[in-house]
Amino acid sequence: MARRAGSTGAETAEKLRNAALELFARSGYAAVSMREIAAETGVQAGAIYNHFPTKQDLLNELLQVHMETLLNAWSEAEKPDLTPPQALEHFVRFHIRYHLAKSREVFISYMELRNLEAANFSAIEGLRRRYESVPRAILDRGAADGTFNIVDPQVTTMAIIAMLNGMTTWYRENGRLSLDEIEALYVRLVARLVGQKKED
Amino acid sequence: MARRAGSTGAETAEKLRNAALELFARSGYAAVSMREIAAETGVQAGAIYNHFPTKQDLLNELLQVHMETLLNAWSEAEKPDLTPPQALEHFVRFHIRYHLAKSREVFISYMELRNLEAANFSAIEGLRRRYESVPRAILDRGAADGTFNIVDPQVTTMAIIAMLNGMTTWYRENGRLSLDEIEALYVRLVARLVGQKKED
Amino acid sequence: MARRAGSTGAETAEKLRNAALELFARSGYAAVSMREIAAETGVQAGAIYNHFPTKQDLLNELLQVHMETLLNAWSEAEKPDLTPPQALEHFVRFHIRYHLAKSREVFISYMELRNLEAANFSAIEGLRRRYESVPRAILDRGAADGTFNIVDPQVTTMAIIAMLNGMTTWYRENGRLSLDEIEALYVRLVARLVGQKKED
Amino acid sequence: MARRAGSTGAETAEKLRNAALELFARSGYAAVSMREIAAETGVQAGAIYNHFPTKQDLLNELLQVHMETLLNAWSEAEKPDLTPPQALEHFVRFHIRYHLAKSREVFISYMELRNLEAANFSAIEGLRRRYESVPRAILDRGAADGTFNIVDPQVTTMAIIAMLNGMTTWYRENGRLSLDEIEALYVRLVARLVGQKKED
DNA sequence: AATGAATGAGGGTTCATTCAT
DNA sequence: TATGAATGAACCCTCATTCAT
Repeated sequence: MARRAGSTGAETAEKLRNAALELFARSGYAAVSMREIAAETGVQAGAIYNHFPTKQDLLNELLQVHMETLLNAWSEAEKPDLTPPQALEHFVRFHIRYHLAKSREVFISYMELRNLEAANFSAIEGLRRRYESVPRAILDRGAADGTFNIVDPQVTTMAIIAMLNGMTTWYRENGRLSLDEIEALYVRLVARLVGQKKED
Repeated sequence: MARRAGSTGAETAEKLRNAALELFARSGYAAVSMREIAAETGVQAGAIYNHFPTKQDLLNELLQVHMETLLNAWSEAEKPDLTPPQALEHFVRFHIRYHLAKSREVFISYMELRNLEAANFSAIEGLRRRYESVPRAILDRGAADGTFNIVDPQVTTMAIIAMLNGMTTWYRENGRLSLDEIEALYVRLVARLVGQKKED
Repeated sequence: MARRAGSTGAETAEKLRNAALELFARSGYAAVSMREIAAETGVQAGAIYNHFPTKQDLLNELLQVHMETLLNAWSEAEKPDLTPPQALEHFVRFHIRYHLAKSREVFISYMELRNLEAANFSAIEGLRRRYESVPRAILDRGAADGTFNIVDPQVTTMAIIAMLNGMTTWYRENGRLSLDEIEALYVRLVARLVGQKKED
Repeated sequence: MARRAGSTGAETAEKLRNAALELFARSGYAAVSMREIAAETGVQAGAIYNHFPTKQDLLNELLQVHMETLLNAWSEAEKPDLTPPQALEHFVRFHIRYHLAKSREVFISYMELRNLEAANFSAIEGLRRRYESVPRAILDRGAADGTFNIVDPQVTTMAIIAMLNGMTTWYRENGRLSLDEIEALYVRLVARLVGQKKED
């Protein structure tokens, strides 16, 4: 049979992306078969190839789009006139909210990097470094104007990001702490890491 | 052909464990075949089953042994009479040294958890929680005696562990910082996270 | 999108025939996909089915048309009043020129016979036998009037055709011998095969 | 299940070679699936890969072994002291007998050449040229000593081989002519092609 | 007459696992 | 304890063909 009435290519591609995202996040890229993705989407496995040339391309597109969306979101959220402490708080809140909203994308963007072919890997790595340069720049500004007392800017940047990302592994929607409370906690922890003079 | 002269069962099992560890860390459990593990070890795939009942058991044993070894290593390293700041520094140094020495084990113990069957998963989770209770207890002691000013003990514990583990993703043997310098840096960062009164 | 301006059905069908001919000759019927034929032609695979009901029909039409064109060409080229030696020379020259001009058609008409369904196969076989009856009739005439000394008319007929067709496997446009020289050589070889009294 | 009692690797490989030979000859390499070959042999498709790394290797081995066996067979059959006419007759009889006995190998060695990967193709081509140099050398000897009157040695060589091979397409075990009669006929036809002085 | 999306079958190949030897 | 041959299922992907648009 051919195309079912009422379905369009863009719709199917989006359903496939969603199914792949969910399944890759749950079971891992290597453990998910094209048939599973197809079954989740209600099409035959072969039909996936009308939308994505290979399984690798499907993964790559998910990661690529995620990283670009993240960078675009920050571009829009960024407020250039904030003081370093304000900017850092702004970044922490942005990062937490964004990463919890896109927890599956974030998860696979860390877990499945090694399953990317070399060229795709490099591209994602480049985008990731661009994102990591955001907090780094804030730290450098705060170090320069004396509002921060930084132990080592590179290590501190990585420490902040690792600490923030760690939250995605234990956060539960109806856990002990609300999202607002978590944000507030991490804002304070990050302020401590950078040796911020006054905690406010 | 039968057993080659000079090889014993225990030796082969150990070579298999090493090969699996290396390959799982590099490519991921699901992406590694029994044939690859065998080839790395110089035996046929079928021979693996003389030492491990299934691929799952091979993964499970690696993780189980890793967690138990970690806990045993801490039992030996632990010094019960230290003050909370001293204890925390001791723990941080232990954790960094141990995790860098066993970076592949640590890596798969985070990455491959989801590939464990339910029962195996629970066992590992239990061991992990026991290990995480170590820093948590130190934090609680320091909070109780006023040497720490903790934001939220649970979140801070997770933050510390996430921060420390993050290092394994960027540490390189001949990088900018020596292991000693890294330890010292993380000791200071952790001291800040727990609101330690005097830094050292 | 619909039909592109400037293309008609007949044009597309002809482009498809050409692409299929080229690809079948190069890679073989079974190894060529409808998508490849379509791609070579600049249309989608589905569009082929507006012109040919199935892949089998596409092959069959190529072979059918080839055999009919060959027979028609001979009908026009035939000169009924020649003596057997003249007629044989005429046939050899016709055969060589025609088969080199249509080398791809000739090639697949031998190679892909087995990929024809039974009914199609029989039809082609019948046409081929009609063509093979042409030299056979000349041989019989020459045997009857004593200008040829034939070893075995059936075997000699097949030998002549096999010998002539063999040339298509090694002929190169800019090889050692020109087409005229090759023709002349084969005329002499065939004359020998039929025991022609005087060579020319 | 594992190996069936009483079966050895060499046996299975031989059965696979036979099945592949038969199926490739009947339907063509591209049209035959590994599953068909396996079914014919009574094993699972996957088991083929214990004996041949790829389908291409299976084809290549068949052709390679065929050409080498052919050359070896000629090495043993060759009689260096014959006069050119005797040597040519000896070669024709050898060629016909060998090619009818191995008609499937011969058939695929012509039909499936284009399905060989470049390196494999070159190897087979080299062996084929070595075989074709056998009649060529006889022709040259006969031309030198005046027992043959050759039109063009290269073209005549190819003509002889094409003529002889053509027989495999129409020969039937219980046809009009016995193998001995066919041999005798072709000996005479070849003698004519080389312009042999006396036909006997 | 063409597109693009779909089907259902099947392609070559690899998998974890088993077992006679 | 190891080999090598086997199974049966599954892998990613391509196939000829169909059909709503």
